[in-house]
Amino acid sequence: MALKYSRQRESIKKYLATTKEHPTADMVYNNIRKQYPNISLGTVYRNLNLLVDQGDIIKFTTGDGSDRFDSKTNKHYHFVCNKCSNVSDLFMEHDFIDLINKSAEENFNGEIQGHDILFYGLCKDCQES
Amino acid sequence: MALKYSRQRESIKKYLATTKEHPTADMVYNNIRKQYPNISLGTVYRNLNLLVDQGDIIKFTTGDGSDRFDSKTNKHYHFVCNKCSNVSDLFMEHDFIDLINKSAEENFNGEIQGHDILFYGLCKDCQES
DNA sequence: GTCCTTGCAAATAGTTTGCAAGCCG
DNA sequence: CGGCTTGCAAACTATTTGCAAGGAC
Repeated sequence: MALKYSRQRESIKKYLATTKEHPTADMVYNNIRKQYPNISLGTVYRNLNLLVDQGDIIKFTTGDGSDRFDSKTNKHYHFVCNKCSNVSDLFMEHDFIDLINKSAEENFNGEIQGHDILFYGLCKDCQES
Repeated sequence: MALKYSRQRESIKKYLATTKEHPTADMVYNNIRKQYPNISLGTVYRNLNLLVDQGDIIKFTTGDGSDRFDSKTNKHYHFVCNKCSNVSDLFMEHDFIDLINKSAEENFNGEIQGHDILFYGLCKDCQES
């Protein structure tokens, strides 16, 4: 529980806080390597999982095989473009999020505690081209 | 495109049509092996992907590392129990499904074509124990 | 006979882990 | 110093693929 400071972890945290892509572990690795060429992929994975455990970041998947990481920890959804595969954030009213849970509970024999949604379609850029 | 008959594929199809668990490839493999002890995991994967391509079954993930397969191809959601990890189906009104897409589109700069939802909570059995 | 399908094994992708050395407090 | 953290490499899990033999039509 008592995490010690490490510049590698700080660097990962800072990168996630500033990027808008929702990077995979490998993307994080390649980015941090610019500053710390000796960092290892294992260290990246270890720190990403530590940050997830602490609730500093979240981990999710788009079903493409690798996990993705996001420093925005407030409740929101994700969108994947069917054409360029880029991942974006999609925020919705908390009231509507609750409504989805409530509606699900009406159709389900058990207790709904939450949900994740992955939207797909065409992002603005691909729509225009 | 022209698929030839194979008893292995038929067996996989039949098993998926009758099971209510949402099996991983490995679970399918272990089940089919009772009837065809020599079937290989590669054959199971190949056939599952063929069936997905044909639209006979769907593939989805709960984020636990392995893909799951479902012979119910009509639009519906999935639920994972936080305690026993079992996966169940969760059907909702098509009107509400459309409403979710519409609401998302209001909050997003791009075209929403669809979505998947993974609900989580406690299933009936775990609620009672 | 043609060519799709299979079993087997090797290869690949993503992630985790054991270990000795390094760094924080 | 003690113990968390790192780099490296090996191990693991899930899935895919090359190939020669087998089966469908």
